[in-house]
Parts: sequence; structure tokens; C-alpha cells
Amino acid sequence: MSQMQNVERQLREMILGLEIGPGEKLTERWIEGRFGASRTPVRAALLRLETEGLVGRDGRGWTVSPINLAELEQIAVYREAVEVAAVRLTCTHAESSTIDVIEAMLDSCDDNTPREEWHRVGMDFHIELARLSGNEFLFRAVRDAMTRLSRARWLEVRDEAALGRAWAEHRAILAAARLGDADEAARLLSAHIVGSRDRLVTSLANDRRGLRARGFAVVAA
Amino acid sequence: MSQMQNVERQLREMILGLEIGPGEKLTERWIEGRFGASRTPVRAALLRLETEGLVGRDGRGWTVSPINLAELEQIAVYREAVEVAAVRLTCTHAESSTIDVIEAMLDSCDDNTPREEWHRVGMDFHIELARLSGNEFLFRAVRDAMTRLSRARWLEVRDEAALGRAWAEHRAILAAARLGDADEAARLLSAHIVGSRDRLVTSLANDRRGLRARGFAVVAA
DNA sequence: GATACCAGTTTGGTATCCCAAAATGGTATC
DNA sequence: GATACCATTTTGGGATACCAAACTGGTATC
Repeated sequence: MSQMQNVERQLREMILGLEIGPGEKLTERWIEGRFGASRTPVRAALLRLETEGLVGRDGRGWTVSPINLAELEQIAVYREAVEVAAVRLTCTHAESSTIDVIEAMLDSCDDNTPREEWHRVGMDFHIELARLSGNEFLFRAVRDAMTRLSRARWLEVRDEAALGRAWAEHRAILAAARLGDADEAARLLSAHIVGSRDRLVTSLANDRRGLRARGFAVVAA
Repeated sequence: MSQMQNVERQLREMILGLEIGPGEKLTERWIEGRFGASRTPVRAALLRLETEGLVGRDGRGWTVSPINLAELEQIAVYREAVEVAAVRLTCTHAESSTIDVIEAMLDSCDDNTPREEWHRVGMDFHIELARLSGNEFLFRAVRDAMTRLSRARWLEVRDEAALGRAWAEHRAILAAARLGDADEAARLLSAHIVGSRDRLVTSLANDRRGLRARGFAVVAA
């Protein structure tokens, strides 16, 4: 694997895994030293991550994008548009077997599953469902949106009940998609996204002080 | 303006203006010499244009993305999702004065207006309408989709009647938005996008031989 | 004539060097 | 003690040197 892809992947992981906090300053030279690469691949990685919204320019320098509550609300609206369109498409041509694969993903999580895994599967559910639409643009839109949401979802204080409810909603959406009931799948998915957004924004707004204390920049809505 | 932004802008214009044909190979050294910049800004520009879908990797090298009819159809579906969502949002809060600005754009085109200007305004209509939604993600999605469509629309063989019909549809959409009639605006916009796609794909498919003769790579649906 | 092979060239990936602008930190002045 | 000012360092933007892999064109072999 090339250095460029390597730096990009590792840096993305550090940002998404909150090893580098939202709002932190980045210097090309620090990244260079941290990953043992020269500035050329470092700069390529930063340019890529910038388009993903994970880092941004701060005057002349680079900054890890802060968690932005207003942005999270806008992303939810965007997600609703693209995910609903995707699932409607899926309903017109999906085979039961492909739905089974996604359902199996959900099944793979149980009481012994680490929180990190639930987090990942919860995102992949939406991404893989969008992939089934067969539309590359809808798929990428959902994938990129979930990437942007990833850190915020990680910070969310989620109780067992909320996770269980999310999983139940996921299953209901799959059930509707399996029947090819586009309207029902769209309605359920839409409600799921809006509900998720509400819980997420509420949780982060409430915990904003705590997050800032941990050094994470959280911009209000 | 920095060299990086300069190279990026000029190279984008050359690609969108078909001065470099779809499917053509690009070498970093050629670009370097063509714009009098070194490879550092050239690479930054290529990385950016890659995320816009205007250039792509071809093995180790770079290629100007070909016109892809299947992709055009997928983009139309994507546009329908995001543009309809945007216009629905707009209908809930748009002021008549902001609609006026867009209507004035349409009015600025008359019989004496060069074809190039009609082309630009036809895209900007959709972009500015999406901007009115106030949702940055929907806006960027529309803007990026129009960028990807730009070259294909430029190649389309459009008659006067088709242009007039498009402008009439644009005005009808604005009228519905001005009244805040979200359902009607959504219906009209949706039909407009699908109609545009059909005309575009039909035109390009018919003229595919001619386009290839001009050295433009056109990938079938 | 087709094909396998090899030297020379081109090209993207990487490392490194230079520079101007911005940030930093210490000092003199009030 | 606060502030204005200057020397130093740091940093991103750009240019260039180097390399390994890929490509090219020609040649030898069958």
C-alpha cells in the first residue's frame, strides 16, 4: 500500500476514533513525523480528508473539524433525502437474499458485542442498505454522510434502550423492504433518521460542557 | 490567488470546456508545463478534481473522466432526490424576493444571448434554487451533480424548442415555490429532471458515433 | 510473421530544499 | 504592569531531485 493511502487511512482512523480531538490544530510536520512519511503524501491525505469534512483550513493551517450541531441537523435532512430515495429504489428490485445479508449484520450484535462494534454496524446498516439501491451516487452520499456523523455518534451517550429501539427500527425497515413496500420502508426510515438526529443532538447539547472539558470543540446549533 | 487554486481552476475550465476531451490521458508533467506551475500544486489540483469526478485514475496515471451514459442516468436519480428535498425545504420558508433573483437570471437570457450563457444559466438555476433551501449539504450535492453533468449538457444537441420548454418548466417551478406549494414544485421539478435526463441521454446515445469521432470517450449505459 | 525479451524512456510517488508569511517570545519603553 | 516592537522560529506553499515501476520501441528468436 502506498504511503499516501496509508497516511490517509491512519489519520482518518485517529480522527474518527477521537485520538485527535475535534478542534485540534494539525501541522503537516507533526503528521509527517507521526507516520514516518514525507510531506507529499501527508498533504495528499489532508486534501482528501478535507473533502470528507474531517479536517478544515484554519487560516493558513489545518484543524480537525469541530463537532457542529447545526451541521448535524443539516446532515439529517440530507440523509433523509438520499436514504429514502435509495430504499425506495431498493424496494423496486431488491432480492430477499441481499436483504438477508444486512439482517445478518444486525444479528451479529448481541450482549457480548463490544460497543465499538455496535457503533460500526449501526453505520454499516445504512451504508449497505444504500448500496443495494445500485445507485453509486446515493450510496456514496450515504457513506460520506455517515462518515461525517461518525464522531458525533461515538460521543453520544446511548443507553441500552435507545440501542434496542434503533435495532428494532432497522429490522422493521428491512421487513418493509423485503416486501417491496416502498412507502412503508420510506416512512419508517424517515422516522428513524429524524429520531436518531433528535436523540443525537439532544445528547450532545446536554453533554456539551463535558465534551468541551475533554478538549473537544463542539459548535452550537 | 495561490498557484494551487489557479491550476485547479484553469484545469477544471479546460476539462469542462472540452478543451481537453473526455477520456484523454493527463500527465502531471504536461499540466506542470502548460500552467507554469510545479508538480506540488498540480497534484493538489488533480486530487481535488478527482473528488469532483472530472479526472480519474487509470492504472498509475490520470485520465479525464469519459462521458458515462449509465452515470448520467444515476445522477438524474440522485438529483431528483436532493433537488426535490431542497425545493420542498425552500417552499416552507422562501421569500418572494429571493425567488425574484432567480427569475431574473432566467430573464437575462434572450435571443441575443450566446449559447454558452444559456448553458451556464441553465445549471445555475438549479444550483441557486438549491441554495435557497439553506441546507449546505443539499446545496453542495446539487452543485457537484451539475458540475458532473456540465460537459454532457454541453455536448447535447439542443434545439430552440427544447430550450424554450426547459425555461418554461423553470418558471413553473419558481411559480409553485413562490406560492409555497411544495407538492406542486416537487412534482414539476421531478418531471423536469427526468425529462432533461431523457433528452440528454437520447441525444448523446444518438450522437455517440460523432462524439467518438471527435475523440471524446463516451461510455454506453 | 508472431512473440518473447531487453534497454531506454517516461511517469507517478516520495523525499527534501527553499521561501515568504505568520506565529512566537522576549525586551525595551512608557 | 501593559504594550509596542523586533528577532527568531515555525509553518504551509512551492520547486526540485531521485527512484522504482510502467511503458515503449526495437531486436532477436522461433
